[in-house]
Amino acid sequence: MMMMSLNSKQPFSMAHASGAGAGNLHEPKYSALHSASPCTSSTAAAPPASSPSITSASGGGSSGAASGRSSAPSSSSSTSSNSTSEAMRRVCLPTPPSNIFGGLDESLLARAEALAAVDIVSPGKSHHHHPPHHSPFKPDATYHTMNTIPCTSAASSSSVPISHPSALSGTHHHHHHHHHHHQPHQALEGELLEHITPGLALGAMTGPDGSVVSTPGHAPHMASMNPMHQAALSMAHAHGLPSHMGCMSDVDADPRDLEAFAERFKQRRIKLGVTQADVGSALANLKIPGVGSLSQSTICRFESLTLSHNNMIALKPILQAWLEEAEKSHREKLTKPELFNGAEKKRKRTSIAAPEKRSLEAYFAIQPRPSSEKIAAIAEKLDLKKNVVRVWFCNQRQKQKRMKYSAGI
DNA sequence: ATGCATGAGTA
DNA sequence: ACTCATGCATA
Repeated sequence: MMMMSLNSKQPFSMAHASGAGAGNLHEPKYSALHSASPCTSSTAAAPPASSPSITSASGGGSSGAASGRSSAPSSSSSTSSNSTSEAMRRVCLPTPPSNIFGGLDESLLARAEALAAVDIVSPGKSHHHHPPHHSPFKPDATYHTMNTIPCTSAASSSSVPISHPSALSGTHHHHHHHHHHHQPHQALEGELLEHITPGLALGAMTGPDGSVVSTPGHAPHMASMNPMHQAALSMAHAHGLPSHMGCMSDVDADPRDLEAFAERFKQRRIKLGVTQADVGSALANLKIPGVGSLSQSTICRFESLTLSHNNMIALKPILQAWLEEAEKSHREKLTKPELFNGAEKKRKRTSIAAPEKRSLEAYFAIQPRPSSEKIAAIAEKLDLKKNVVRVWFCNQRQKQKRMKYSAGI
């Protein structure tokens, strides 16, 4: 009994613009939201009123901090070194031809099946688990054990670091995207499903009401992500290191600038001896309206450019503001040391085994946006919870949209 | 550094 | 039910 979670809407509306990399079909809406530049914009600024409790980032924070600190220096200089595998995956796997289904589907299907089959046989390496089929429980453990301790309260509730849309649209305009609506029919889809371990698909996928729903429901849209635009480029004026240009309302969304900033940010952060987690929680101290704390994850992703283009743009001014503050106080500390002598049930993460993951990837290559029914069938076949599969596809799609090599910058 | 997850806001 | 921004947990 999955309960469709109802979302309690929030008063604040953060427009999200869809990512730069989103050359996709239905995400034309771009309200440019972005950076409430810390200094310039005086009005606006929706006070989330969230209590910026800066409780230490407990577990994740500390561990993340430690690792971040140690690893940072090593991988620092390179923006691409350590993430090669990921980059590879992005380059190789993604971008399913927009119109497979023409004749390629056959081979792809075959491949999917082959890959899927692997998990049944278990490829040598991991042959320890793989319940033939009867697992006492689904290999899932989605208990959202909401700890009552919101370390970073700001995020969950009002989750909007970026306060208001400012003029940003100028930077990355819309890209023309023509979507070709393809419609792999259900016939095809059904075929796909039946192929996946025949037998299981049928008997298992009967809905709660006992009906084998094979509703088409929607036209799956192919993920056609074209490289897309390149914003108003150039203007690479030398504003290399912002020593103190407090308010540069970043209307600059040039990927190159972002990359450069991220790199500088990381280096200077390290120089200050501050961890990613530290930065995250310190953001709340900036008292920028609408800006609370952020997690180590987000800071890490910012530095590694693994966020959407828009997200990067939105976060840049905030992190920039922090950096300037941090360096200022650091300088003060050096000049006036005397003044600073003072002091300061978990969610279980589901782990999808390699074989299952390979199957999912194979399906994804064929159809990045499977229907609910297909998801159910796939889940059944792989013996995973439907929700887990659904989320996996969502995350996979999101991954394709991330910055770094994905958007041909 | 990343994988899986939640939630708000939209369609 | 999806996209996006984020986060917790973990390798």
